[in-house]
Amino acid sequence: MLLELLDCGGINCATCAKSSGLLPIASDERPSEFGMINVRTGELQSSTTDNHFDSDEVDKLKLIRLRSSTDDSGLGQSLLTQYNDTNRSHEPTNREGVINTPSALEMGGSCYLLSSKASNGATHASQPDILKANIAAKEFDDPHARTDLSMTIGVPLGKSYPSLRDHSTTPSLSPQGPKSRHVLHKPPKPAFASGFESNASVVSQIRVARPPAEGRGRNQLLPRYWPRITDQELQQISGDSNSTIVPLFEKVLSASDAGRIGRLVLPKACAEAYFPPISQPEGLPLRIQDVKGKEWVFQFRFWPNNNSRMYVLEGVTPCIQSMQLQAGDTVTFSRMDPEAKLIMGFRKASTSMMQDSQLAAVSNGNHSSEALISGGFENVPMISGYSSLLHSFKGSTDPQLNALSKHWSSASGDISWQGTEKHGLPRDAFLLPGMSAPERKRARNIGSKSKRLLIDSQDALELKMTWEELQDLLRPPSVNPSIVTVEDHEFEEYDEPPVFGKSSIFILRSTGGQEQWVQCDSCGKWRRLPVDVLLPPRWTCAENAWDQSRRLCSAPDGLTPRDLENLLRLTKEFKKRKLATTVRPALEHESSGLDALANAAIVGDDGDPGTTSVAATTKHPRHRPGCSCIVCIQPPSGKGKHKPTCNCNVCMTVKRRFKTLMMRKKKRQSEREAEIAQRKQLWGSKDEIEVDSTSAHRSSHHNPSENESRIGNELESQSQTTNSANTFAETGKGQINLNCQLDLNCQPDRNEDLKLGSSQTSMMNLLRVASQPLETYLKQNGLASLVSEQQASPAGHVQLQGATTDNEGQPSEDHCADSEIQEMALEKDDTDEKDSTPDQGEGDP
DNA sequence: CGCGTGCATGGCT
DNA sequence: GAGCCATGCACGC
Repeated sequence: MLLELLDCGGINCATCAKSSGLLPIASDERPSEFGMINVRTGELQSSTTDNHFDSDEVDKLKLIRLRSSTDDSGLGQSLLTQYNDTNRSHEPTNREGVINTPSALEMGGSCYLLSSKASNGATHASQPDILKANIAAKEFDDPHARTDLSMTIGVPLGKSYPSLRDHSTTPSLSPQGPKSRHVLHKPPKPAFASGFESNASVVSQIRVARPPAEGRGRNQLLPRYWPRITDQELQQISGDSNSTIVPLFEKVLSASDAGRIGRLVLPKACAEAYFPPISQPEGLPLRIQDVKGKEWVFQFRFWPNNNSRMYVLEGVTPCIQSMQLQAGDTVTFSRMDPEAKLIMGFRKASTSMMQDSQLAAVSNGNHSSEALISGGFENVPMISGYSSLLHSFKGSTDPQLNALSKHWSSASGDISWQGTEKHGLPRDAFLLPGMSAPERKRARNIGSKSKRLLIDSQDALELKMTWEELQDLLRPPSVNPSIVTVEDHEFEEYDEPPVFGKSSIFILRSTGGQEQWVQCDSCGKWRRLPVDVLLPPRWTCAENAWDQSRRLCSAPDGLTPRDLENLLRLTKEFKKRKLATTVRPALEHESSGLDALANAAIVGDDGDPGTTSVAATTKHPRHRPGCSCIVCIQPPSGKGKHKPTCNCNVCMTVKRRFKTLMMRKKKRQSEREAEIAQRKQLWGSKDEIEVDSTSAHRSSHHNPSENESRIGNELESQSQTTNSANTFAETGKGQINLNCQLDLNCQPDRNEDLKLGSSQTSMMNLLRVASQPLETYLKQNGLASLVSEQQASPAGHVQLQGATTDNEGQPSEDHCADSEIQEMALEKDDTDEKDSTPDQGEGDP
């Protein structure tokens, strides 16, 4: 059905939207993208004109989330209600702020709304498009026929998305600058408004929840299970095939579904409507084909449950893994007629920056299992989270995807909903003898519609991490900010909103070389770029100015599927570990999988610790050229040695701290001596020279005799390359932990440790140590590398030899570990996947 | 102890 | 209030 845009002359501005009942609506997946819906009629509309909003208006934009598509009222009413509610409360849903991120959107629900309370004359649309939509107005008359609308228009996210809150002093996270500096954004100027350009992909990106195909109990299916297929998909799916794809239902994966148990709970009504009837709890093996043509067999069964049934698909883990799905992602079930073959598609939640495929169709190709799981992505364009399916299909040279379209019979929403009545089809088409499948674990909670879905602290942290990751993607406006200081916090205030850059992967080679890998938004292939390249939100091979041979999408992928798999996996592992590190801050002593990774990276493939330095990392991905933090100013690994006379920042810092330490000790020593002398005067001298350095504020478990013995073994213990480092870190006493001292990544608490440790050290020993030249001390303590051979290592990560397994949570290493992990990912193949996988490393003591 | 299975429970619609 | 379903959990291997 064609919906004509109402001619109100101003429907594209929210002012008019209010008066005309039109609301701009943004997609759940494409928050920046913009459309309109007529809340009175439910008609879906949009415009392709620029300057929908003027600056003042934009400033008042709020993000509003629709409750869900399951409102009891029709969508129009729902929208209207939400709109009114929103007008009463100006609290933006997105409290985080400056930019509404996919994360935030993911947390909510299915449909988002942008509205505005602008009251001035906004620039109106000139001539709106007429959209094709698969919505019949009459559906809104039917309370059971609600349509979950979301519209996407191909607008680059960062370009168009407004500041969602007032430009108050509330800081946002900043990827750059000092910690106390925050980024603010002034009200978007017309530069923003002009971002509302839309394009020809308007039509095909409308995502519509469609009433399900015929089936038993179709009317009872909750709308949230209705398959949502974008009009874009439908339009793109042209086909001369005899096959017809009939979307059946879809389900957002719960943590349980995506978890290790491998059981996907099926909505009862859907299972009974579209899957073969089963009478025994054991059920039947069900053959389901995925989007890449791979056939899976799941056990379709049920459990008796309160006089009812609970249907599940068992053994879905491999499939879910292969699709890289997790909780919050959506799986779709369709039927290919006339074969009556069950098809399982998926739609990723939008936060998956790494790869966000959105495929709902299937090919008839036959991929091997291995190709699917490990190498399957070689041939499947990985559609960036912000690139459209349209683009992906258009740009794809993949015969698989082309094949996909053949099976879709509908264009412009004319899908055959009536389709073939399933029950008239041979159900055996799905059936197969059962088979088992291995599992891997993965589970993550998602946003909350219920208590169970509330993110716990872990997940909140993960969300936080996601936010932090997002910061990496923020591209500051080109114009220099004005700096405003508010309560000792510096804020960078920009006239323009930031934009999202495209995510990429940074890799550190054992040779010291750093690379950045980015995925083409068009073909999905990975290209290598210099590390300092800032990526725009969308990037294609054509923009590859650094490698002429790979400026075309037809050029082979720069990453082998294996590389990619390793990278993605290890990146995820790293993320997990980073999270764990955050949860268990600096007091973590056991050697973790991260240690194993780091150590493996340290050792390098050839096992020569020298070639790949301890801290082969210099500039971590978060930092950009020009960053002057301690990490980034370190000399690159392997570049030159630090001479004793070196005056570089790192060496100076080391020396300065050492001197400070020694001065402090000497001062204490003199104080002690004075005190001792005083005591002798008072009580006649009975005290020994050996002084308990304990003072009121010192560790209560200090034991002088123990100290002595420890000190006696100090050099020996420090030169060990075993887990004594753990003890070393744990006790923090009896030894001067230069590891802390030398870790220049500015961990104040480590300095505290240092004080504590040193204060508990025998005075004699202190005297002895303090009297030594720095170089002597370092050498005696196994730190000769710092003086002479170090040098392959940036001092920020110089570690005691015996401390290479000392993790301590090491937030300071996180940045580096990232690269190290990724380095490993690429070099793992070279080592023939020996034993350094994170999982294996995790269990290592 | 870890894992898979078969429910059982209880929050939510 | 009934039913759904996400998840917990006991039990057995």
